[in-house]
Amino acid sequence: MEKMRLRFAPSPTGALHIGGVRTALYNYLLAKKHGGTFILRIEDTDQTRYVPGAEAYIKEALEWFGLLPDEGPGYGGAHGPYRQSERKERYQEYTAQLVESGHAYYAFDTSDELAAAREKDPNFKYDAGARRQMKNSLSLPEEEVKRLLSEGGGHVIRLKVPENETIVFQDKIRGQVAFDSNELDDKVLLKADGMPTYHLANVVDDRLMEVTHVIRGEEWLSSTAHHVLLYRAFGWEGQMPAFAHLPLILRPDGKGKLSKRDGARFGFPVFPLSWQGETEEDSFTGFREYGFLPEAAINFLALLGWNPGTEQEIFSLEELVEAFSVERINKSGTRFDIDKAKWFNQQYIIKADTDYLLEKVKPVIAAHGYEPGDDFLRGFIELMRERAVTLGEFWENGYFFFEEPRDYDPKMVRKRWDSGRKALFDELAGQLEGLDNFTADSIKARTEAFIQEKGLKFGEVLPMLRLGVAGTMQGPALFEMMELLGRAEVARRLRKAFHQFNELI
RNA sequence: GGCCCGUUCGUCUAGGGGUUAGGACGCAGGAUUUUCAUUCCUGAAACACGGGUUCGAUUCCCGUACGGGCUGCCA
Repeated sequence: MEKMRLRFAPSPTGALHIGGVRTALYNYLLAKKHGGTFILRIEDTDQTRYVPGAEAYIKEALEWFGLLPDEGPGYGGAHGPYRQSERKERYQEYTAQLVESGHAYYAFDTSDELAAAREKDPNFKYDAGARRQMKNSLSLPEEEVKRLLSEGGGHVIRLKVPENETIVFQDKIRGQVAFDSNELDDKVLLKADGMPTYHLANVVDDRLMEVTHVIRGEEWLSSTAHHVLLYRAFGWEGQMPAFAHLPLILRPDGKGKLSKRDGARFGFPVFPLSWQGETEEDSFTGFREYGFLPEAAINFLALLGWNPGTEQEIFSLEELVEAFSVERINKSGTRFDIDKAKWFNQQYIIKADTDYLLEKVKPVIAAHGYEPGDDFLRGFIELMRERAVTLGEFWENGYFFFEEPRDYDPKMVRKRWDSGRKALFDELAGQLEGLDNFTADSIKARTEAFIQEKGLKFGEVLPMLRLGVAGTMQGPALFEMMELLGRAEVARRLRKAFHQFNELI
């Protein structure tokens, strides 16, 4: 079998939405599983929607996830250029060929005329019937066509959809799909500005780039019949790629496909990386900045619409490549479930290699102005990893490793603190400070002995120590936390806390 | 409206003519833990509806309902 070639073909109109990342992932997985090629192609044919920085964003996102293109702008490859804006002449040549062979025609209708037609008939469709009424090279006298063409007043080229045909194609996910050609409109192939539309460009480029499989979102299913017609018109039907239309990723509340505004609406990311648009409305927090590990996000995305048929849930990228198959992609739309995504992230944080996590956590802590040594950070990570669902929570739930507690859980203090015992607790603090070795074991031993000597109960002492050191009842193993913080810091915090406790009750 | 696609616990899903319809997230309860978290155990929770086909349909077929996509000189 020929070598598999798959492409991810986003449009650089802004930040890459998470559904696009999943499409890229599935393309990548299929390509890699069969030793094929993963291509990145930038579909920048709409000059009015071009957004500077979007292409760089797309690349950065793919790289963050580890989905490196084998070919693409900046990645090399023998089928370039990989930006459609740089292939403009080709499309013009190919449409000319189509006009020549009678599969396409010039249309001179202005936007206003088209709008008027749609106004008059809400169901207006530029089909065989309308074709005869409108201004185009099929309805106008030859002279008139020549004149309009030479005047250069602007025209488009449309596909001439044949009448009374059933267009059938096989979708790898949905099976056989059929369309009646009479339902299809004469799609614009080449716009007045000389740029191709998606329909033309994707067909021409997929052929020229020798793409063998097209995995894309379900929103393209309806126009696939047009694409099939184009392959036929070009005489490429034998080399037509296999199609697989992915189920859409739906909003959490089940109303429509997930859109970029949903991130803000629901309070979680729907983009891989943060994006700074021109307005706040157009700016988003990404999975990366939200504190996701790329491996976890990939794992989550992979299972959104695909399953391995086993009960395994945790997959590395390599394992996904191994296990993936188009046959096991689902047909129905998939709700985006942030809780499941967070669970994956938590699992990855728990299992991650400490030094790997160190590199991820370091900037989070540094962002708050602290740059402790790696050994301290490693200890911190070990104590906190089971308590952080996102990287940000290393700070949010463990900030007291770096600075004094902001406050002491007042409810707990009132419940457990006995002001008459301040001297007793100060004595304990002194004993701990005087320990030969300030290790978790010895702190524990000394504390337990103290409790026994004074006839106290664990529940009367331990919560006060925890509160004194961390300010909260939620945190890692007390004695290990104390060891990591160190003798002086612990002694200082305890004395201060015991003093404050008296004022809190 | 027209065309196309879809429909198993709240969510992601497995399964498939005869099953106690399985798992995961979330939720509830419990165990472990000096706290929290982790981990473990338990529980509640689903085949959209109506017709066929069949000895038997959640599974196959047809309708209906519901959901989604497309319907641009956007992708």
